[in-house]
Amino acid sequence: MSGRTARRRVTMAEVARAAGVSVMTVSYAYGQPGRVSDEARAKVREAAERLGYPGPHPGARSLRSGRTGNLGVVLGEHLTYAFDDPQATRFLSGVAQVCADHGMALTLVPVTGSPSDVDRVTEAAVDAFVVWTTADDDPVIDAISATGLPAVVHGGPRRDGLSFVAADDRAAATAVGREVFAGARRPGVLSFPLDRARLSGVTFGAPLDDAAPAGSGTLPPGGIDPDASTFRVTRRRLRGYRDAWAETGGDWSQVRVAVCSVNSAREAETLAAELLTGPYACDAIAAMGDELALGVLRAATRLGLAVPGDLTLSGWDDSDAAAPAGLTTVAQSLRDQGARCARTALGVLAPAERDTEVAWHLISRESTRRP
Amino acid sequence: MSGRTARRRVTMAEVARAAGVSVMTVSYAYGQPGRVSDEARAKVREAAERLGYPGPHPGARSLRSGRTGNLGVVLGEHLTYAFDDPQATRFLSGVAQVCADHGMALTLVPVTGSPSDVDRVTEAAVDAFVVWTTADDDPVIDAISATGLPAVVHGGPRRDGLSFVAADDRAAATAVGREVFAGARRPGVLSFPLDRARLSGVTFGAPLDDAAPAGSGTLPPGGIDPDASTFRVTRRRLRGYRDAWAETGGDWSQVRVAVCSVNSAREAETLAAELLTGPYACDAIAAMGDELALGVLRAATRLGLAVPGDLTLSGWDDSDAAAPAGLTTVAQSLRDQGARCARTALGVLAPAERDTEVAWHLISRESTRRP
DNA sequence: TGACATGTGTGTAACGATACACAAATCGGC
DNA sequence: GCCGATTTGTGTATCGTTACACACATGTCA
Repeated sequence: MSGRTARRRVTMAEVARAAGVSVMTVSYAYGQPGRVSDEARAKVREAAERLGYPGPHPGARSLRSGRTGNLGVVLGEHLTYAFDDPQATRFLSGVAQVCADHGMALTLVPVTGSPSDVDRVTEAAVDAFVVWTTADDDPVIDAISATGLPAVVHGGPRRDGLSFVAADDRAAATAVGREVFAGARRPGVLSFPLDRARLSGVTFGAPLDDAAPAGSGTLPPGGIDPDASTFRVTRRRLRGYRDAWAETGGDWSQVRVAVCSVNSAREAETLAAELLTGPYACDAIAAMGDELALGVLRAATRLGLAVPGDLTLSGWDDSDAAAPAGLTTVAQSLRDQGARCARTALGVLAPAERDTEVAWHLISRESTRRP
Repeated sequence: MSGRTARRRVTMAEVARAAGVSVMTVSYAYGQPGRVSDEARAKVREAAERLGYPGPHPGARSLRSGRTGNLGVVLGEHLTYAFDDPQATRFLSGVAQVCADHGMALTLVPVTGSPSDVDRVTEAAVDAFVVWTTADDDPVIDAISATGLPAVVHGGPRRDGLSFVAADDRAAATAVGREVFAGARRPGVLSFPLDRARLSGVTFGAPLDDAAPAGSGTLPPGGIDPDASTFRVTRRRLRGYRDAWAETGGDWSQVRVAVCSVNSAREAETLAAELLTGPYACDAIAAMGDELALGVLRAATRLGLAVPGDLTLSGWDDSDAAAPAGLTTVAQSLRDQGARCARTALGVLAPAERDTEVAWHLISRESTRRP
């Protein structure tokens, strides 16, 4: 047997009749309990209990009042990313904390990378949006704009009308790049995806004069132009790494760049194996995430390379595994940033603080102590 | 400057007028695009774009249609638990996958442990609920029942009218208990909370005859009665451990029981230090979670105890850290269970499969190989 | 005692959409 | 050339609630 009997919903009017009060009294009893006398409230609760009234219909309430009690969260990635990626999870933990504090539910909008994501956004019954890093040309951003609801974007892109929260990724990348590239001869970068196509592979910053390998994987030939990445975070970190290498007198065309399609140690390990072998084997790698750096570490171990002896290495985000691994990294509190985004979206943060650049700091560890 | 101008919402009727079609045509153009001609749909989309119509109002839609497009998830814990606890996160990853597949949003109901949680549940605009383990006497369960919406409870409690998904925790605990207690003389258990009070501390299964310590922490004196725990999972695992120890001819009163208030390695480490010292120091500990077991491992290391030489140890859930640590554990796929719960709640799983006992298996590793 | 604030109850009029039933136009088959 | 099926468009009647304005009783203060 299946199928629950479609128990007809009890209505507020029925409760009112049973309690011997007006409909508005019932409404107030739920929505603004202080507005009615204790006596009336008790009558209402009793009648509701007796009739099995589950409380005001949320749809009707939101239609009339214009509020839903939901904060919408949109990820630039597939929805499961929320629970699969440690950084996203930390960020959302901060968002969740603020939601709980304000009695707001947290609604994760089911984006999957398909064109219908736009509809999922406009269908979302929420009072405000928080957006986790996405590409400049993601149509989801325009859909969010179109709703006219308050929205805060974390990481990028920037848009008129949407608040924006991010660290100065370029400056941070320069700082960590300086450290990892110091004394290096063959620098490498392990990058997040460049754009929504999420192509992966290994190539050089720019084409070399000699007969260097053109590039592996699905990456197009012709090198990596940092400015062409449509993910703001990726773009600015690439620029920062480029700046740091330039400070040593180096040229971007000498830098080998591996691009991951996802933020996973497994893929990083495969790409790192390529970065670490052959005539252009890197002796310094700056990775955009600790997960990626840990993949590099595994590849290095397998190849018998010592860190920092044969290879210096840096990550990003100071995840739990970074300290035990002695990994130099850029620290920023994604939990705090999530909380800040949520508060801004809910309008509890002063307007002056709306467009925010958040703090970061460099943590130097063993992995960049070149002997 | 702050304060977005409260841009009045464009209505479907206005779009209809601008497009030169009826309101119903607009409604169909959004809700059932196949129902209208390509031509009409184009006119509607154009007019909508021109007027800045963001699509049908979700509240109005749900009021009329009775559907929200949201799956509600309720945690027995504070909302942030969703992103802080690795097991909960895995479970939710499975839920999220199914939501994405069906274009449903995932709404986390903001429970915090306060009495108003009940209101949060009845206010939730969702089509169905998935509930993560909570206590038998949690009023939230009754509130969910009262909504009359489909609901699936994972782990417990069981309730008429609500679907139920869980592993046979008692059998699994017996199996792993057999392994960890084999050859032991002073067994210990590291338990999840017993009830909503979440008291923590160390005591014995039952009061000993001699002058054994009465119990530390905030636990009441008098030992731990497995049957009295209101968390189904805790209750059944305690029973299973008791059964396993009884099979060796042992008595429950000999078993030292430490109870954690949360699922964290840190607290486990503190309690384990107590279990592992003094005249009743344990030589075998069954922990209800891998996190807890890792805490025990840390405490043992600090005390200079070898595992499995001086102490055998088991965990639960086969988390990522279990294999590297050589930890014997009970494996079950929480991700699959999350997916199954979501599918059942959404009604895409055959009715016959509604009340489900999920698979588990024992993974024996180094930590229980008593020399 | 008058003036005014406060507390409590009520009726009416939306909020913005979709289910449903019906009608007109079009199509295919024989 | 006729009939039934299909496609496409429309009007009406709600869905269940809350904002708002008003009415009345009671309390407070000069």
